[in-house]
Parts: sequence; structure tokens; C-alpha cells
Amino acid sequence: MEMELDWDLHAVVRGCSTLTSSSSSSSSSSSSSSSGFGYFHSQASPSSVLDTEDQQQQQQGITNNVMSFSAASYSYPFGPRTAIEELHELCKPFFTKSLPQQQQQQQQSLQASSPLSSFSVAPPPPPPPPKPVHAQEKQQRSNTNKHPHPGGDSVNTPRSKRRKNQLKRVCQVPVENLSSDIWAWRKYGQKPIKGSPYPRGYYRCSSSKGCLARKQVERNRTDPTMFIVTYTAEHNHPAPTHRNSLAGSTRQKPLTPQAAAATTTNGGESDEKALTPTKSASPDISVAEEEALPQHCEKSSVSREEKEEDLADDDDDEFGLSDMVIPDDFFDSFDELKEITGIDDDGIRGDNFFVDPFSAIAMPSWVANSAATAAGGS
DNA sequence: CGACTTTGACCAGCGC
DNA sequence: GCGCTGGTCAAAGTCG
Repeated sequence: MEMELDWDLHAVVRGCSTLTSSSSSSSSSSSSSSSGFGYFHSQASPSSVLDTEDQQQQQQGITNNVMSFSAASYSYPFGPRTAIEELHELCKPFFTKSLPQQQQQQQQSLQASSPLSSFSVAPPPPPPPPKPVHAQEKQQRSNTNKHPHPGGDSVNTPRSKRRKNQLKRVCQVPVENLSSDIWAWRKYGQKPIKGSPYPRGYYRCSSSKGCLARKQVERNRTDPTMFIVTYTAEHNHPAPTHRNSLAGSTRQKPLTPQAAAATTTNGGESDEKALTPTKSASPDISVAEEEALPQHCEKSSVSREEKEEDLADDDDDEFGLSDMVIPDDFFDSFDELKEITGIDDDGIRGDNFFVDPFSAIAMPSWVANSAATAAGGS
């Protein structure tokens, strides 16, 4: 049942940083090895991404450009730092550059052939050649074409609605991976998406005011155990070494009257909301979830429709290659871990799952919670 | 008090 | 041109 779905990952965003810290520190303030993410600077990455992206799209569409990241890096808690670094490494290709097509394909085959595909580790991406910044230019252009919003929060980022052909990176992230992002994200909106029973959450980088980085998170409509994370724009600042004051805090609020009402009046997302006992209505995954390491990442600058289409088309592909059958395989795989770490089923499937050595590295408890519920609930 | 989530409203992009 | 849809804003409320 989805009753347990804990969409309340809100603050999560920050939680990710936690995982970077040593296992002893579960609080948000933990320092992360974020340095590893320094690569996510805006200038160079977008362009290369775009380039690759365009190529990929032209050559074969984006459907196959999937990178798989997984809990693999988490799988072995021994050596938090290493795990983190690994994580970062895994994220690199996603954040800054696209994995060479061949590699990605290899990756896919790898995944497809492995029962534990979700745990396969993407090989570190080769250093991409420096490229001109097309993506940003594109975005800038698009922004400048619009009227600055009266209440706009940024001087150089006029309010822009849909950004046609804006560079995007689409990732499929398993619930268990929804935590490993060092960036702090702040939710600024949520909308039900037509055709999808799940709402889409909108997040922006909260680390820096001027940062244009955004991400959208929505549950995969065909596989609720997976989340579709779409990254837009790039961070224009170094990765935070630590999160803000509220980092790691999960705003678990009781169902407010308003939210309660919302649950009954919100169409598509209503069921999800209704299923959210501990949260007000936040069907969408929290940041943490989203930030999770990308299980499957695609970069695309395609328009919405195209993207959705691709995603839809990818479903087969993605599932074919990842076959994220989380429930059994996933937990089975943890049985061994369980043995090693000494945590019990409750620890694994429950809130404490990621609070163990493994979790300390990988995810905050809240993530575990949401992940567990999501995996089981859907 | 600051940062966050929630949520309704606004508005631009897009298809017809 | 119109309507639908998605992306963003901002007020209100929550939390530490």
C-alpha cells in the first residue's frame, strides 16, 4: 500500500550532505566531501553537456543515454569517505558531462545483465574536452526573452516559464538512491502533471541565491519505485561544504487542515497526498530523494513533450536495463549487508535502514523512510 | 529569526 | 486566437 508513502523528503535535500559525513555524524551540519562536486561549476559543464547531448540525440535519441548509478557506492559502508568519493565520481558524469555514448551503452548492458543492476557502479567518466558554453547561452537567451518578474528573486534570472529546449538532464533514480546529493535544494513548487498520477516537485538550489540550478522530481508513472529527476541549468557556485542551518531537518508536520483539504481536492495527487500520513501533502519526493544518485540519467535539451515521450519510451528501455525490482531483490541484496552490519529487517526496511553504517554514508533516516515506503508502497 | 514547505495564483509556451 | 499545461512566484504557516 502506499499508505506509508512518506513524501516528506522536503528538507531532505540537505540530508544528503549528511551522508557525506562520517558515520558518526547524522546531523545536517556534517561536512561533506562536497569538494568532490566542485566540478559542477556552471561555466564549463553545460556546454559539454549540451554538445554531447545534441550528439546523442541526433545520433540515437536520448533514450539510451542512460547512466546508472546506484547504491553500489553505498553498499560498502566501510570507508565512508571512499563511498562518498565514489558517489561523487558517479555523479560527475551526470552533473558535468555526459558519459561517452559507448560507455553508457556498456553501462546499460552491464546493468541489464546484472540482477543487481541497481547496484552497478558507473565507471568514472573520462575527462571531457572543454567546450563552449552553449547551454547557458541558450538559457540566458531564453531568460532574457521574458519579462522579469516583478517579484523576481534574482536580478539576472528573470522569471521564465517554460524554457523551450532548455538543457535538461533527466535521471531515473531509485528510491534508495534518493539521497546522495550534496547540493541544497529548496522546493518552490509542486504541480500535478497531466497523465501522471504523481505530482512533480520543483526545486531550486538554495545554496546560492543566484544559482540557476533547478530540479524537478516526479515519480515514474510506470515504476513508482523510481523517481524521474530532471536537472535544469547548472550550479554557478562551488558545492557547499555544509548545508544550511536547517540542513537535514525533515519537516515532518502533521496533516494540516489545509493539507487535509488538499488531499481531497487535488485530483491526481490527491491519492498520494491522502497516502501521506506524516506529511502535509507532499507527494513529491524530497530533495534528498531527488538528488539521489542518478540511476539512469539522460541529458536532453528537448522540449517537454519530447522529453516525456522519451521518458515514456524509455520506460521499457530503462526498466529493461535496470529492471529495478526493488522489493525483493533489493532487500535480498541487503540481507548480506544486514548480516554484516548487524541491523535487522526493521533496520533495513524501516526508518533505520539508512542510519546504520551503511546508511550513515548513504542516506539520512528520512530518506530511508521515504525510500522504504515508496518502494513498498507503490 | 531564518530557512523551509505548502499551495493557490499567475502567466508564458505550446498545440490546435 | 484560444485553451491547456507546466513552471514560477509569493503568502502563509511550520520548524529548529
